[in-house]
Amino acid sequence: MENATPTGFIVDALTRSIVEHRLLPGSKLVEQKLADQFGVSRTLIRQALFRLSQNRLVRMEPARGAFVAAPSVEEARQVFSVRRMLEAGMVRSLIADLKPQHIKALKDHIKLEGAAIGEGDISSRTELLGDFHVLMAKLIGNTVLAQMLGDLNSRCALITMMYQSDQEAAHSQEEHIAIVNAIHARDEALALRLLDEHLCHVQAALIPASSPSSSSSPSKAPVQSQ
Amino acid sequence: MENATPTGFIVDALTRSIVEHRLLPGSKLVEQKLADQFGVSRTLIRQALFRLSQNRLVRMEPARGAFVAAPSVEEARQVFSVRRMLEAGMVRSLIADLKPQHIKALKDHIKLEGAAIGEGDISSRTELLGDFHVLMAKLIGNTVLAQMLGDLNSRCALITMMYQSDQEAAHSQEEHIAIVNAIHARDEALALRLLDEHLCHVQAALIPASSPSSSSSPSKAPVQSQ
DNA sequence: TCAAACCGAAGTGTATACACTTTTGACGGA
DNA sequence: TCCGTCAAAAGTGTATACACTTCGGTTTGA
Repeated sequence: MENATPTGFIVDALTRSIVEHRLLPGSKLVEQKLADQFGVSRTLIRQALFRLSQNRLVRMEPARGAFVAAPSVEEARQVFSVRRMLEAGMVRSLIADLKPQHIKALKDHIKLEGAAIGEGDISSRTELLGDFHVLMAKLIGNTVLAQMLGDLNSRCALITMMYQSDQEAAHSQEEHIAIVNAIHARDEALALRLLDEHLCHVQAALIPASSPSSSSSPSKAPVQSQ
Repeated sequence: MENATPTGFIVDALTRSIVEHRLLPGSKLVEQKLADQFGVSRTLIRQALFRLSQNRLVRMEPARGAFVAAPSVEEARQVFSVRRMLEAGMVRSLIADLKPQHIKALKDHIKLEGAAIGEGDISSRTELLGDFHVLMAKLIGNTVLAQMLGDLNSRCALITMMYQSDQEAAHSQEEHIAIVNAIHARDEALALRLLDEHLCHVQAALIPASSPSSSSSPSKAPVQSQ
Protein backbone atom coordinates (compact mmCIF):
# COMPACT_ATOMS: atom_id res chain seq x y z
CA MET A 1 0.00 0.00 0.00
CA GLU A 2 3.03 2.29 0.15
CA ASN A 3 2.52 5.20 -2.17
CA ALA A 4 5.21 7.82 -2.52
CA THR A 5 3.37 10.29 -4.75
CA PRO A 6 1.52 13.16 -3.07
CA THR A 7 -1.76 12.12 -4.65
CA GLY A 8 -1.30 8.56 -3.45
CA PHE A 9 -0.65 9.81 0.05
CA ILE A 10 -3.89 11.80 0.02
CA VAL A 11 -5.83 8.85 -1.37
CA ASP A 12 -4.51 6.60 1.38
CA ALA A 13 -5.28 9.14 4.08
CA LEU A 14 -8.82 9.70 2.84
CA THR A 15 -9.36 5.97 2.40
CA ARG A 16 -8.41 5.40 6.01
CA SER A 17 -10.67 8.22 7.15
CA ILE A 18 -13.60 6.77 5.23
CA VAL A 19 -13.03 3.16 6.17
CA GLU A 20 -12.53 4.05 9.82
CA HIS A 21 -15.63 6.19 9.78
CA ARG A 22 -13.95 9.41 10.68
CA LEU A 23 -15.76 10.62 7.58
CA LEU A 24 -19.36 9.43 7.58
CA PRO A 25 -21.15 8.13 4.49
CA GLY A 26 -22.86 10.99 2.72
CA SER A 27 -20.49 13.66 4.03
CA LYS A 28 -19.58 16.33 1.53
CA LEU A 29 -15.89 16.59 0.70
CA VAL A 30 -15.15 20.23 -0.09
CA GLU A 31 -12.03 20.52 -2.20
CA GLN A 32 -10.63 23.74 -0.76
CA LYS A 33 -11.05 22.56 2.83
CA LEU A 34 -9.18 19.34 2.10
CA ALA A 35 -6.53 21.32 0.23
CA ASP A 36 -5.94 23.53 3.26
CA GLN A 37 -5.94 20.52 5.56
CA PHE A 38 -3.33 18.66 3.49
CA GLY A 39 -1.40 21.80 2.65
CA VAL A 40 -1.62 21.31 -1.11
CA SER A 41 -3.61 22.87 -3.95
CA ARG A 42 -7.03 21.77 -5.13
CA THR A 43 -5.35 20.13 -8.10
CA LEU A 44 -4.00 17.24 -6.06
CA ILE A 45 -7.18 16.94 -4.01
CA ARG A 46 -9.20 16.62 -7.19
CA GLN A 47 -6.91 13.88 -8.50
CA ALA A 48 -7.33 11.98 -5.27
CA LEU A 49 -11.12 12.39 -5.28
CA PHE A 50 -11.32 11.11 -8.84
CA ARG A 51 -9.34 8.05 -7.91
CA LEU A 52 -11.55 7.41 -4.90
CA SER A 53 -14.65 7.76 -7.03
CA GLN A 54 -13.40 5.00 -9.29
CA ASN A 55 -12.98 2.80 -6.21
CA ARG A 56 -16.57 3.63 -5.34
CA LEU A 57 -15.51 4.99 -1.98
CA VAL A 58 -16.56 8.44 -3.12
CA ARG A 59 -19.44 9.48 -5.31
CA MET A 60 -19.13 12.58 -7.49
CA GLU A 61 -22.04 14.65 -8.74
CA PRO A 62 -21.39 17.07 -11.58
CA ALA A 63 -20.97 20.65 -10.38
CA ARG A 64 -22.16 19.59 -6.92
CA GLY A 65 -19.07 17.97 -5.52
CA ALA A 66 -17.78 14.79 -3.93
CA PHE A 67 -19.50 12.82 -1.17
CA VAL A 68 -18.44 9.84 0.88
CA ALA A 69 -20.22 6.88 -0.69
CA ALA A 70 -23.16 5.25 1.04
CA PRO A 71 -23.45 1.84 -0.61
CA SER A 72 -26.98 0.51 -0.72
CA VAL A 73 -27.89 -2.87 0.71
CA GLU A 74 -28.43 -4.11 -2.81
CA GLU A 75 -24.94 -3.06 -3.85
CA ALA A 76 -23.45 -4.84 -0.85
CA ARG A 77 -25.35 -7.95 -1.85
CA GLN A 78 -23.92 -7.80 -5.35
CA VAL A 79 -20.40 -7.24 -4.12
CA PHE A 80 -20.61 -10.28 -1.89
CA SER A 81 -22.09 -12.28 -4.72
CA VAL A 82 -19.06 -11.42 -6.85
CA ARG A 83 -16.74 -12.30 -4.00
CA ARG A 84 -18.31 -15.72 -3.61
CA MET A 85 -17.77 -16.41 -7.29
CA LEU A 86 -14.16 -15.28 -7.24
CA GLU A 87 -13.17 -16.94 -4.04
CA ALA A 88 -14.69 -20.30 -4.91
CA GLY A 89 -12.49 -20.45 -7.99
CA MET A 90 -9.56 -19.23 -5.99
CA VAL A 91 -9.81 -21.96 -3.38
CA ARG A 92 -10.06 -24.59 -6.09
CA SER A 93 -6.88 -23.26 -7.66
CA LEU A 94 -5.14 -23.13 -4.35
CA ILE A 95 -5.99 -26.72 -3.44
CA ALA A 96 -5.08 -27.95 -6.90
CA ASP A 97 -1.55 -26.67 -6.56
CA LEU A 98 -1.00 -26.59 -2.83
CA LYS A 99 2.45 -26.09 -1.38
CA PRO A 100 3.61 -26.28 2.24
CA GLN A 101 4.55 -22.61 2.33
CA HIS A 102 0.98 -21.69 1.37
CA ILE A 103 -0.33 -23.31 4.54
CA LYS A 104 2.38 -21.65 6.56
CA ALA A 105 1.55 -18.21 5.13
CA LEU A 106 -2.15 -18.67 5.86
CA LYS A 107 -1.52 -19.85 9.41
CA ASP A 108 0.86 -16.98 10.04
CA HIS A 109 -1.76 -14.57 8.86
CA ILE A 110 -4.36 -16.07 11.14
CA LYS A 111 -2.02 -15.54 14.07
CA LEU A 112 -1.87 -11.85 13.19
CA GLU A 113 -5.65 -11.74 13.08
CA GLY A 114 -5.82 -13.31 16.50
CA ALA A 115 -3.44 -10.75 17.92
CA ALA A 116 -5.44 -7.83 16.53
CA ILE A 117 -8.70 -9.28 17.78
CA GLY A 118 -7.21 -9.87 21.20
CA GLU A 119 -6.02 -6.30 21.46
CA GLY A 120 -9.36 -4.94 20.32
CA ASP A 121 -7.73 -2.93 17.56
CA ILE A 122 -10.80 -2.54 15.37
CA SER A 123 -9.14 -0.84 12.42
CA SER A 124 -6.28 -3.31 12.18
CA ARG A 125 -8.62 -6.21 12.81
CA THR A 126 -10.91 -5.26 9.91
CA GLU A 127 -7.93 -4.84 7.62
CA LEU A 128 -6.44 -8.20 8.50
CA LEU A 129 -9.73 -10.08 8.23
CA GLY A 130 -10.08 -8.68 4.73
CA ASP A 131 -6.47 -9.33 3.80
CA PHE A 132 -6.92 -13.03 4.49
CA HIS A 133 -8.81 -13.30 1.24
CA VAL A 134 -6.33 -11.16 -0.67
CA LEU A 135 -3.53 -13.35 0.67
CA MET A 136 -5.06 -16.44 -0.93
CA ALA A 137 -5.14 -14.65 -4.27
CA LYS A 138 -1.48 -13.78 -3.91
CA LEU A 139 -0.61 -17.34 -2.97
CA ILE A 140 -1.96 -18.68 -6.23
CA GLY A 141 0.14 -16.05 -7.98
CA ASN A 142 -2.73 -14.07 -9.46
CA THR A 143 -2.05 -10.41 -8.79
CA VAL A 144 -4.96 -9.31 -10.96
CA LEU A 145 -7.29 -11.28 -8.73
CA ALA A 146 -5.57 -10.01 -5.60
CA GLN A 147 -6.13 -6.44 -6.60
CA MET A 148 -9.76 -7.01 -7.46
CA LEU A 149 -10.45 -8.62 -4.12
CA GLY A 150 -8.65 -5.75 -2.41
CA ASP A 151 -10.88 -3.26 -4.20
CA LEU A 152 -14.03 -5.20 -3.39
CA ASN A 153 -12.88 -5.32 0.20
CA SER A 154 -12.33 -1.62 0.64
CA ARG A 155 -15.50 -0.96 -1.26
CA CYS A 156 -17.47 -2.52 1.55
CA ALA A 157 -15.00 -2.10 4.39
CA LEU A 158 -16.99 1.02 5.02
CA ILE A 159 -19.95 -1.18 5.90
CA THR A 160 -17.91 -3.85 7.62
CA MET A 161 -16.38 -1.43 10.07
CA MET A 162 -19.74 0.13 10.78
CA TYR A 163 -21.51 -3.00 11.82
CA GLN A 164 -19.07 -5.75 12.74
CA SER A 165 -19.03 -6.53 16.46
CA ASP A 166 -16.19 -8.03 18.50
CA GLN A 167 -18.03 -11.31 18.62
CA GLU A 168 -18.53 -11.43 14.87
CA ALA A 169 -14.88 -10.65 14.27
CA ALA A 170 -13.86 -13.57 16.45
CA HIS A 171 -16.33 -15.78 14.63
CA SER A 172 -14.83 -14.69 11.30
CA GLN A 173 -11.41 -15.71 12.45
CA GLU A 174 -12.64 -19.12 13.57
CA GLU A 175 -14.07 -19.63 10.12
CA HIS A 176 -10.76 -18.64 8.57
CA ILE A 177 -9.08 -21.31 10.67
CA ALA A 178 -11.58 -23.93 9.57
CA ILE A 179 -11.10 -22.98 5.93
CA VAL A 180 -7.32 -23.26 6.18
CA ASN A 181 -7.68 -26.66 7.78
CA ALA A 182 -9.93 -27.85 4.98
CA ILE A 183 -7.45 -26.54 2.44
CA HIS A 184 -4.64 -28.25 4.27
CA ALA A 185 -6.58 -31.53 4.11
CA ARG A 186 -7.18 -30.81 0.41
CA ASP A 187 -10.87 -31.34 1.00
CA GLU A 188 -12.18 -29.14 -1.78
CA ALA A 189 -15.88 -29.71 -1.16
CA LEU A 190 -15.53 -28.86 2.51
CA ALA A 191 -13.37 -25.81 1.86
CA LEU A 192 -15.85 -24.47 -0.68
CA ARG A 193 -18.77 -25.00 1.67
CA LEU A 194 -16.99 -23.34 4.56
CA LEU A 195 -15.94 -20.41 2.40
CA ASP A 196 -19.42 -19.86 1.07
CA GLU A 197 -20.87 -20.01 4.56
CA HIS A 198 -18.21 -17.65 5.81
CA LEU A 199 -18.99 -15.03 3.18
CA CYS A 200 -22.71 -15.43 3.80
CA HIS A 201 -22.15 -14.92 7.51
CA VAL A 202 -20.10 -11.79 6.98
CA GLN A 203 -22.70 -10.46 4.61
CA ALA A 204 -25.63 -11.32 6.87
CA ALA A 205 -23.95 -9.66 9.83
CA LEU A 206 -23.53 -6.46 7.82
CA ILE A 207 -27.01 -6.00 6.56
CA PRO A 208 -29.22 -4.94 9.44
CA ALA A 209 -32.83 -5.51 8.42
CA SER A 210 -32.19 -7.05 5.07
CA SER A 211 -34.62 -6.63 2.22
CA PRO A 212 -36.03 -10.06 1.27
CA SER A 213 -33.78 -10.94 -1.65
CA SER A 214 -35.15 -8.91 -4.52
CA SER A 215 -33.05 -6.60 -6.64
CA SER A 216 -32.57 -2.89 -7.15
CA SER A 217 -33.83 -1.50 -3.89
CA PRO A 218 -33.93 2.27 -4.18
CA SER A 219 -30.74 3.25 -2.42
CA LYS A 220 -31.71 4.30 1.05
CA ALA A 221 -31.25 7.92 2.00
CA PRO A 222 -27.71 8.07 3.34
CA VAL A 223 -26.46 9.94 6.35
CA GLN A 224 -26.32 13.53 5.26
CA SER A 225 -23.57 14.99 7.38
CA GLN A 226 -23.11 18.65 6.55
CA MET B 1 -21.10 4.01 -22.61
CA GLU B 2 -22.60 7.46 -23.20
CA ASN B 3 -20.63 10.01 -21.30
CA ALA B 4 -21.59 13.65 -21.41
CA THR B 5 -18.67 15.14 -19.51
CA PRO B 6 -15.69 16.37 -21.53
CA THR B 7 -13.32 14.07 -19.67
CA GLY B 8 -15.59 11.11 -20.34
CA PHE B 9 -15.65 11.96 -24.00
CA ILE B 10 -11.87 12.01 -24.13
CA VAL B 11 -11.64 8.74 -22.22
CA ASP B 12 -14.03 7.08 -24.66
CA ALA B 13 -12.20 8.44 -27.69
CA LEU B 14 -8.81 7.29 -26.40
CA THR B 15 -10.24 3.93 -25.38
CA ARG B 16 -11.50 3.38 -28.90
CA SER B 17 -8.17 4.45 -30.36
CA ILE B 18 -6.32 2.03 -28.12
CA VAL B 19 -8.70 -0.89 -28.54
CA GLU B 20 -8.84 -0.42 -32.29
CA HIS B 21 -5.07 -0.18 -32.43
CA ARG B 22 -4.90 3.25 -33.89
CA LEU B 23 -2.60 3.81 -30.93
CA LEU B 24 -0.12 0.96 -30.59
CA PRO B 25 0.89 -0.59 -27.27
CA GLY B 26 3.91 1.22 -25.90
CA SER B 27 3.18 4.49 -27.70
CA LYS B 28 3.88 7.60 -25.71
CA LEU B 29 0.88 9.83 -25.06
CA VAL B 30 2.13 13.41 -24.89
CA GLU B 31 -0.29 15.57 -22.98
CA GLN B 32 0.07 18.80 -24.95
CA LYS B 33 -0.34 17.02 -28.30
CA LEU B 34 -3.55 15.37 -27.15
CA ALA B 35 -4.74 18.68 -25.71
CA ASP B 36 -4.25 20.39 -29.07
CA GLN B 37 -5.89 17.49 -30.85
CA PHE B 38 -9.00 17.55 -28.64
CA GLY B 39 -9.03 21.34 -28.38
CA VAL B 40 -8.89 21.38 -24.59
CA SER B 41 -6.28 22.12 -21.96
CA ARG B 42 -3.84 19.62 -20.49
CA THR B 43 -5.98 19.56 -17.35
CA LEU B 44 -8.71 17.49 -18.99
CA ILE B 45 -6.22 15.31 -20.82
CA ARG B 46 -4.52 14.49 -17.54
CA GLN B 47 -7.81 13.54 -15.92
CA ALA B 48 -8.58 11.22 -18.81
CA LEU B 49 -5.12 9.64 -18.70
CA PHE B 50 -5.43 9.00 -14.97
CA ARG B 51 -8.75 7.28 -15.50
CA LEU B 52 -7.32 5.15 -18.29
CA SER B 53 -4.38 4.19 -16.11
CA GLN B 54 -6.78 2.85 -13.50
CA ASN B 55 -8.41 0.73 -16.23
CA ARG B 56 -4.93 -0.54 -17.06
CA LEU B 57 -5.29 0.63 -20.63
CA VAL B 58 -2.56 3.18 -19.99
CA ARG B 59 0.54 2.93 -17.87
CA MET B 60 1.94 6.05 -16.22
CA GLU B 61 5.56 6.51 -15.19
CA PRO B 62 6.37 9.32 -12.77
CA ALA B 63 7.80 12.37 -14.52
CA ARG B 64 8.11 10.36 -17.72
CA GLY B 65 4.58 10.34 -19.01
CA ALA B 66 1.78 8.07 -20.15
CA PHE B 67 2.13 5.09 -22.47
CA VAL B 68 -0.40 2.79 -24.08
CA ALA B 69 -0.32 -0.37 -21.99
CA ALA B 70 1.31 -3.50 -23.33
CA PRO B 71 -0.14 -6.27 -21.16
CA SER B 72 2.19 -9.17 -20.69
CA VAL B 73 1.20 -12.71 -21.57
CA GLU B 74 1.17 -13.50 -17.88
CA GLU B 75 -1.26 -10.68 -17.17
CA ALA B 76 -3.58 -11.87 -19.92
CA ARG B 77 -3.48 -15.33 -18.39
CA GLN B 78 -4.49 -13.94 -15.02
CA VAL B 79 -7.29 -11.85 -16.47
CA PHE B 80 -8.75 -14.88 -18.20
CA SER B 81 -8.37 -16.90 -15.05
CA VAL B 82 -10.45 -14.32 -13.20
CA ARG B 83 -13.02 -14.29 -15.97
CA ARG B 84 -13.41 -18.05 -15.79
CA MET B 85 -14.07 -17.80 -12.06
CA LEU B 86 -16.61 -15.02 -12.44
CA GLU B 87 -18.44 -16.42 -15.40
CA ALA B 88 -18.79 -19.90 -13.98
CA GLY B 89 -20.63 -18.44 -10.99
CA MET B 90 -22.63 -16.22 -13.28
CA VAL B 91 -23.89 -19.06 -15.45
CA ARG B 92 -24.89 -21.01 -12.36
CA SER B 93 -26.91 -18.03 -11.13
CA LEU B 94 -28.49 -17.54 -14.50
CA ILE B 95 -29.61 -21.14 -14.83
CA ALA B 96 -30.86 -21.21 -11.26
CA ASP B 97 -33.27 -18.37 -11.94
CA LEU B 98 -33.85 -18.59 -15.68
CA LYS B 99 -36.63 -16.61 -17.33
CA PRO B 100 -37.85 -16.74 -20.93
CA GLN B 101 -36.80 -13.16 -21.62
CA HIS B 102 -33.24 -14.06 -20.66
CA ILE B 103 -33.04 -16.57 -23.48
CA LYS B 104 -34.62 -14.08 -25.85
CA ALA B 105 -32.11 -11.38 -24.91
CA LEU B 106 -29.19 -13.77 -25.41
CA LYS B 107 -30.47 -14.99 -28.78
CA ASP B 108 -31.09 -11.42 -29.93
CA HIS B 109 -27.56 -10.54 -28.98
CA ILE B 110 -26.17 -13.48 -30.91
CA LYS B 111 -28.02 -12.27 -33.99
CA LEU B 112 -26.24 -8.93 -33.66
CA GLU B 113 -22.93 -10.75 -33.41
CA GLY B 114 -23.72 -12.68 -36.55
CA ALA B 115 -24.51 -9.50 -38.44
CA ALA B 116 -21.26 -7.84 -37.41
CA ILE B 117 -19.23 -10.92 -38.28
CA GLY B 118 -20.97 -11.16 -41.66
CA GLU B 119 -20.16 -7.56 -42.47
CA GLY B 120 -16.54 -7.96 -41.41
CA ASP B 121 -16.83 -4.99 -39.04
CA ILE B 122 -13.91 -5.91 -36.81
CA SER B 123 -14.34 -3.19 -34.23
CA SER B 124 -18.05 -3.78 -33.76
CA ARG B 125 -17.53 -7.54 -33.84
CA THR B 126 -14.98 -7.45 -31.03
CA GLU B 127 -17.22 -5.23 -28.95
CA LEU B 128 -20.27 -7.45 -29.38
CA LEU B 129 -18.39 -10.68 -28.70
CA GLY B 130 -17.23 -9.15 -25.43
CA ASP B 131 -20.64 -7.73 -24.56
CA PHE B 132 -22.15 -11.21 -24.68
CA HIS B 133 -20.53 -11.91 -21.36
CA VAL B 134 -21.51 -8.55 -19.90
CA LEU B 135 -25.07 -9.17 -20.99
CA MET B 136 -25.27 -12.33 -18.91
CA ALA B 137 -24.17 -10.36 -15.85
CA LYS B 138 -26.88 -7.81 -16.50
CA LEU B 139 -29.49 -10.53 -16.92
CA ILE B 140 -28.88 -11.85 -13.44
CA GLY B 141 -29.27 -8.29 -12.19
CA ASN B 142 -25.75 -7.84 -10.92
CA THR B 143 -24.50 -4.49 -12.14
CA VAL B 144 -21.35 -4.73 -10.04
CA LEU B 145 -20.43 -7.91 -11.86
CA ALA B 146 -21.40 -6.44 -15.21
CA GLN B 147 -19.06 -3.53 -14.75
CA MET B 148 -16.19 -5.73 -13.63
CA LEU B 149 -16.54 -7.96 -16.67
CA GLY B 150 -16.70 -4.87 -18.87
CA ASP B 151 -13.44 -3.61 -17.38
CA LEU B 152 -11.76 -6.98 -17.75
CA ASN B 153 -12.94 -7.06 -21.34
CA SER B 154 -11.55 -3.71 -22.35
CA ARG B 155 -8.41 -4.49 -20.42
CA CYS B 156 -7.61 -7.21 -22.90
CA ALA B 157 -9.63 -6.02 -25.87
CA LEU B 158 -6.36 -4.53 -26.88
CA ILE B 159 -4.96 -8.03 -27.24
CA THR B 160 -8.14 -9.50 -28.66
CA MET B 161 -8.33 -7.03 -31.49
CA MET B 162 -4.67 -7.53 -32.23
CA TYR B 163 -4.76 -11.23 -32.73
CA GLN B 164 -8.28 -12.46 -33.35
CA SER B 165 -8.87 -13.63 -36.91
CA ASP B 166 -12.15 -13.76 -38.83
CA GLN B 167 -12.25 -17.49 -38.39
CA GLU B 168 -11.74 -17.29 -34.66
CA ALA B 169 -14.47 -14.69 -34.36
CA ALA B 170 -16.93 -16.97 -36.11
CA HIS B 171 -15.84 -19.82 -33.88
CA SER B 172 -16.44 -17.64 -30.83
CA GLN B 173 -19.95 -16.94 -31.95
CA GLU B 174 -20.68 -20.64 -32.50
CA GLU B 175 -19.56 -21.27 -28.95
CA HIS B 176 -21.85 -18.53 -27.71
CA ILE B 177 -24.74 -20.25 -29.46
CA ALA B 178 -23.87 -23.58 -27.88
CA ILE B 179 -23.66 -21.98 -24.45
CA VAL B 180 -27.05 -20.33 -24.80
CA ASN B 181 -28.55 -23.65 -25.87
CA ALA B 182 -27.10 -25.37 -22.83
CA ILE B 183 -28.46 -22.63 -20.61
CA HIS B 184 -31.83 -22.92 -22.27
CA ALA B 185 -31.81 -26.65 -21.55
CA ARG B 186 -30.81 -25.79 -18.00
CA ASP B 187 -27.93 -28.21 -18.32
CA GLU B 188 -25.57 -26.61 -15.83
CA ALA B 189 -22.71 -29.04 -16.21
CA LEU B 190 -22.70 -28.70 -19.98
CA ALA B 191 -22.99 -24.92 -19.89
CA LEU B 192 -20.09 -24.66 -17.49
CA ARG B 193 -17.93 -26.95 -19.56
CA LEU B 194 -18.71 -25.08 -22.78
CA LEU B 195 -18.06 -21.72 -21.13
CA ASP B 196 -14.75 -22.84 -19.73
CA GLU B 197 -13.70 -24.23 -23.10
CA HIS B 198 -14.85 -21.05 -24.80
CA LEU B 199 -12.74 -18.85 -22.57
CA CYS B 200 -9.77 -21.17 -22.95
CA HIS B 201 -10.13 -21.01 -26.73
CA VAL B 202 -10.29 -17.23 -26.76
CA GLN B 203 -7.28 -17.07 -24.49
CA ALA B 204 -5.31 -19.61 -26.47
CA ALA B 205 -6.00 -17.77 -29.70
CA LEU B 206 -4.66 -14.56 -28.21
CA ILE B 207 -1.39 -15.78 -26.86
CA PRO B 208 0.96 -16.44 -29.73
CA ALA B 209 3.73 -18.67 -28.41
CA SER B 210 2.40 -19.18 -24.95
CA SER B 211 4.64 -19.77 -22.01
CA PRO B 212 3.91 -23.24 -20.57
CA SER B 213 1.67 -22.33 -17.61
CA SER B 214 4.07 -21.01 -15.04
CA SER B 215 3.70 -17.66 -13.33
CA SER B 216 5.33 -14.24 -13.36
CA SER B 217 7.12 -14.18 -16.65
CA PRO B 218 9.14 -10.97 -16.88
CA SER B 219 6.89 -8.69 -18.94
CA LYS B 220 8.15 -8.83 -22.48
CA ALA B 221 9.55 -5.66 -23.98
CA PRO B 222 6.55 -3.95 -25.60
CA VAL B 223 6.41 -2.23 -28.94
CA GLN B 224 8.16 1.07 -28.42
CA SER B 225 6.53 3.38 -30.91
CA GLN B 226 8.13 6.81 -30.75
C1' DT C 1 38.37 7.92 -29.79
C1' DC C 2 35.69 7.66 -26.03
C1' DA C 3 33.34 8.98 -21.98
C1' DA C 4 31.67 12.30 -18.76
C1' DA C 5 29.76 16.81 -18.01
C1' DC C 6 26.82 20.38 -19.73
C1' DC C 7 23.17 22.94 -21.90
C1' DG C 8 18.85 23.70 -24.23
C1' DA C 9 14.47 21.74 -25.57
C1' DA C 10 10.57 19.05 -24.41
C1' DG C 11 7.48 17.45 -21.09
C1' DT C 12 5.53 16.53 -16.58
C1' DG C 13 3.91 18.17 -11.72
C1' DT C 14 1.66 21.56 -9.05
C1' DA C 15 -0.33 26.05 -8.04
C1' DT C 16 -3.16 29.71 -9.22
C1' DA C 17 -6.67 32.43 -11.77
C1' DC C 18 -11.05 32.98 -13.51
C1' DA C 19 -15.63 31.59 -15.45
C1' DC C 20 -19.69 29.25 -14.49
C1' DT C 21 -22.98 26.64 -11.49
C1' DT C 22 -25.19 25.69 -7.28
C1' DT C 23 -26.56 27.03 -2.78
C1' DT C 24 -28.19 30.12 0.69
C1' DG C 25 -30.63 33.61 2.73
C1' DA C 26 -33.04 37.81 2.52
C1' DC C 27 -36.62 40.49 0.52
C1' DG C 28 -41.26 41.45 -1.32
C1' DG C 29 -45.90 40.27 -2.78
C1' DA C 30 -50.00 37.53 -2.31
C1' DT D 1 -47.49 32.98 6.94
C1' DC D 2 -45.95 31.18 2.78
C1' DC D 3 -43.99 31.01 -1.69
C1' DG D 4 -41.38 32.85 -5.58
C1' DT D 5 -37.55 35.93 -6.87
C1' DC D 6 -33.12 37.55 -6.76
C1' DA D 7 -28.45 38.51 -5.42
C1' DA D 8 -24.33 37.38 -2.78
C1' DA D 9 -21.45 33.57 -1.29
C1' DA D 10 -19.55 29.21 -1.83
C1' DG D 11 -17.86 25.74 -4.72
C1' DT D 12 -16.83 23.31 -8.91
C1' DG D 13 -14.81 23.14 -13.86
C1' DT D 14 -11.25 24.49 -16.97
C1' DA D 15 -7.29 27.10 -18.54
C1' DT D 16 -2.94 28.97 -17.83
C1' DA D 17 1.56 29.85 -15.57
C1' DC D 18 5.68 28.35 -13.77
C1' DA D 19 9.00 25.17 -11.46
C1' DC D 20 11.28 20.95 -11.91
C1' DT D 21 12.65 16.62 -14.24
C1' DT D 22 13.97 14.04 -18.20
C1' DC D 23 15.93 13.53 -22.77
C1' DG D 24 19.31 14.50 -26.82
C1' DG D 25 22.99 16.37 -28.60
C1' DT D 26 27.22 18.82 -28.20
C1' DT D 27 31.28 20.03 -26.10
C1' DT D 28 35.30 19.15 -23.27
C1' DG D 29 38.99 16.63 -21.17
C1' DA D 30 41.85 12.71 -21.00
